[in-house]
Amino acid sequence: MASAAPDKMAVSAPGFDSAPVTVASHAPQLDDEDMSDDEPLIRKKVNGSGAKKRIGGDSSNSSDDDEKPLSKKPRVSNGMTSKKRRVVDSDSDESDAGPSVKKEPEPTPKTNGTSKPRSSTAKKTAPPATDSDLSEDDKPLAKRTTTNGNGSGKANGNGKPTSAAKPKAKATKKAPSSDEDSPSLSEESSSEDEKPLAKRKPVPKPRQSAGSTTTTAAAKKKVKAEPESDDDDDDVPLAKGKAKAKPTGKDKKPVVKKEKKVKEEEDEEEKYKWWEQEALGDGEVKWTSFEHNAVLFPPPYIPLPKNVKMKYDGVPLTLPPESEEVAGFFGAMIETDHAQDAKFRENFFKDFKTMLDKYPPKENVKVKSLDKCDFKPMFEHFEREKEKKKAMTRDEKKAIKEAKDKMEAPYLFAMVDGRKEKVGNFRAEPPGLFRGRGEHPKKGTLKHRLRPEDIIINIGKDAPLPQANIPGKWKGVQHDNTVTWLAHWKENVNGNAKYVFLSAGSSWKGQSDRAKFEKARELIKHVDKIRKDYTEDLKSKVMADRQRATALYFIDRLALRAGNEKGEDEADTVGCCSLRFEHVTLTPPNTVVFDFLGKDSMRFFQEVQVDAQVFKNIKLFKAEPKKKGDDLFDRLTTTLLNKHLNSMMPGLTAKVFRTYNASWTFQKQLKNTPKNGTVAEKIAAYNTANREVAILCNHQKSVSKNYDTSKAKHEDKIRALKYQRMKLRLQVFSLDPKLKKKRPDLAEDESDMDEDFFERHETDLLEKAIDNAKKKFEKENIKAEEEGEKKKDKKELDERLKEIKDEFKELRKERKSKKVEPRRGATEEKLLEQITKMDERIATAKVQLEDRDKLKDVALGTSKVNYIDPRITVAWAKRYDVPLEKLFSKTLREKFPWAEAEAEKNWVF
DNA sequence: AAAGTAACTTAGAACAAAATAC
DNA sequence: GTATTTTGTTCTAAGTTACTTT
Repeated sequence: MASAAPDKMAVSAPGFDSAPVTVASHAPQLDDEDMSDDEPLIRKKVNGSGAKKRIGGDSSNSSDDDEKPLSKKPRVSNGMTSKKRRVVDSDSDESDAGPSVKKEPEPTPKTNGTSKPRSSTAKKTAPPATDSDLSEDDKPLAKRTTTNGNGSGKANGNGKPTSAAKPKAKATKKAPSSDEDSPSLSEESSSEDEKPLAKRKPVPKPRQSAGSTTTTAAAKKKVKAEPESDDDDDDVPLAKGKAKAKPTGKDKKPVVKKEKKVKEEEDEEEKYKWWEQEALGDGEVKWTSFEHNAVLFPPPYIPLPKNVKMKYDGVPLTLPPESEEVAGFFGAMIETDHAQDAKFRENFFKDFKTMLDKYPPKENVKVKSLDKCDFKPMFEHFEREKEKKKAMTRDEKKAIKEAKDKMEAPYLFAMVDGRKEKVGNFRAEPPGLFRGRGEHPKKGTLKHRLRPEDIIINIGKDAPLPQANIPGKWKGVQHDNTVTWLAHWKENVNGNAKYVFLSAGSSWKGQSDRAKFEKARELIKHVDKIRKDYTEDLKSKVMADRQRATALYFIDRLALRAGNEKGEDEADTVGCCSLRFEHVTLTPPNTVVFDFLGKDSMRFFQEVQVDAQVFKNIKLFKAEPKKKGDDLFDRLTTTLLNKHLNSMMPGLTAKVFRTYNASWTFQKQLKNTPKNGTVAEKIAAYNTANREVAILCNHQKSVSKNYDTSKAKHEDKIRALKYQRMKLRLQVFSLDPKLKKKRPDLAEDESDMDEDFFERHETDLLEKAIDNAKKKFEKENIKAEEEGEKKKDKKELDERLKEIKDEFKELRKERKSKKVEPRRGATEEKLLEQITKMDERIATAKVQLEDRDKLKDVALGTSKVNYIDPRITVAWAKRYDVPLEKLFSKTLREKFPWAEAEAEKNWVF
């Protein structure tokens, strides 16, 4: 049982403190100078040079591009394809703009258009590594400049540029040792604290019912289900196959539970501190008693009011509920990009027609073309409903909420060995149209409504069998205590399994999450050797080893994912091992350009300087017989790679590198925290570090649709401040002309201002002033009336307005003459002070604008939730005295209670 | 070995709520 | 206040990995 991991504790971070350099080698690299760069210039666009682009574009390079027939699974081409992802390069600014062309048509990373033969047959074509190339030196380590664009696949049909391809290059450089200062880490302590102190040793807390452990692990492999007698029982073949024996130590449980429950109820506290216990291993027994209510099904479909009908070719159709519901799925989406997408429409329509055949409209109309379908009436109805809902009174809303909470209450928690644990996704997924990401071949397909007959539940043998909230019997009931899911089903669109698990804050999830980070820390101890080995293997005479080494190099330096093979029925995305010929381009002397779609069809686009040997290897891997569509690493699979990794360190797999590099980088970046800054400044430093990690992991988000507008608005706001500053400045000069000489800095005109803006701004101000005056006047009148006084004459208002207008005329005049009369009460001193204040405001606004820009397409959340060891954050917060709640939202704190408990301020990853 | 199964982690979009701007 | 923007949460798709079956 559990005992498993003795070692996991104490990891020391080699070289961390000392770090200087070593670091360099550890982290993925940030080139020289670290931080800093954030500055204005942000992205150093390295690539402007044009080199990059060659990607798909000029086929020239590849000589042959025709598809390669041979590949093994000739992915059928779906003709279209090309459409998508346009990367428009929004503002040209980005790099690419440069030379020739931006990526206009589509950068199409994926050559996909046509078919992509991703074949495995292709594998094997490669020649053995001839030694030819081995050079000896390896040198510089890669320095990467990255570019990266996002152009993610989201391309909405409409030509909106959703995203431009923008390289966000970041280059951080690091000064050699500089780290010294690291504030922190108190030196030494570190070593020790490595182990999070206390805790680490599991204080064997009486795990309650002991049962668990006691239960023999024997059960180990599945316990299978037996037909629960109660109600139905036919539980299908229960879990298919496996018959397991079950150990369950059940007996005692009931008792325990009861007591526990009571306690719990009283004071919520008493939270179970699982991290103080011994961790449990993989296929081991996870529970002894397990109670829950499985899933909550959505309410049945409620037909639309009779007057709401879709039209076909102008004719309203009366649809039976079954087909009406499907029509409604699409109807609700007509304003989204999905509804414009050809593939989505095609798939939807196919399923819709099938539905109509079975449940035809009363009108006896044959629906043959989606273009003739008009879902607008449905759409509008939904919109009205939304409005109605919004307009409900507070009480109505509250009543609804209460009803909902009541309905959900039984599903919120599960009892695990007597402990109350929060369930994650207990809702059965509602029917709808499948929204696959990127060019998913199945997008738009109808996802069926689930029934109990679709669901298999996993629950304690002695637990009461849950009764579904809609009629029906479970597909199966099993009692496998080696797994943690509550329920699962197979989804009809892709045939994928879906599971209901406990929430992220549960002990099961917490334990494995912590184990994940411990494993990543374990890697610290082995990474030097691993790097040395793969660097050596880059020159191996064995092709398979050479490829593996090269892949590992990318995984380590670029944080690529493993990259399993994918099927025909999925979007064509790749990871390291599945990179194909066309995803990597070489630019001598040592630059490699990556351009491919990764998980979720997010574009990975980077120019990287690599070791000479790596460059040579890629050239070799792309050599002759190989062509577009072939695997770059034809002798490598994720299985092989992971097997090798596992031999270097137990439990090591490709994904561990991402975790390790992300956390390591984060910790390192945090050293830039200003020791004496304000809390806001520290948080900014924290976010900057977070951002570096997000960029490393290529975590992107789509740029919000109103980003441009919003940005322009902010820019105007800054200009408005500058306008005020100008007025102040000119006033001082009127007071003291000599200042012009004395303060040349004040003599300069504000940047970024032009006549156009002045006009606009002044007009704006005028309008606002008029508006305010009117409002004020009205208000005063109302008040006067209330107090029985006489209303003021309209004339008064007119006069006031006139005054305002005159003032503005004055403004204009001042602007033309560049002379501003000091306003009453103005003194040189006061004005100068105001200018200083204004400068600050302007600077702040600018920084804010830049920050926003830097984050517009970067998603920080993913790395925070999944990759960065939360203990780094906790320790940092303690060290810099920043309240943790400013860094972790409520759910994150619930997810990481263990980190809060075990990381002291000197804790290091 | 390749294909398929199972279980669990990671991911961005969509939606909801809270914070700010107006 | 109300509208808008930002932040946080939910949802479920899309990965990884180990294991099993063919």
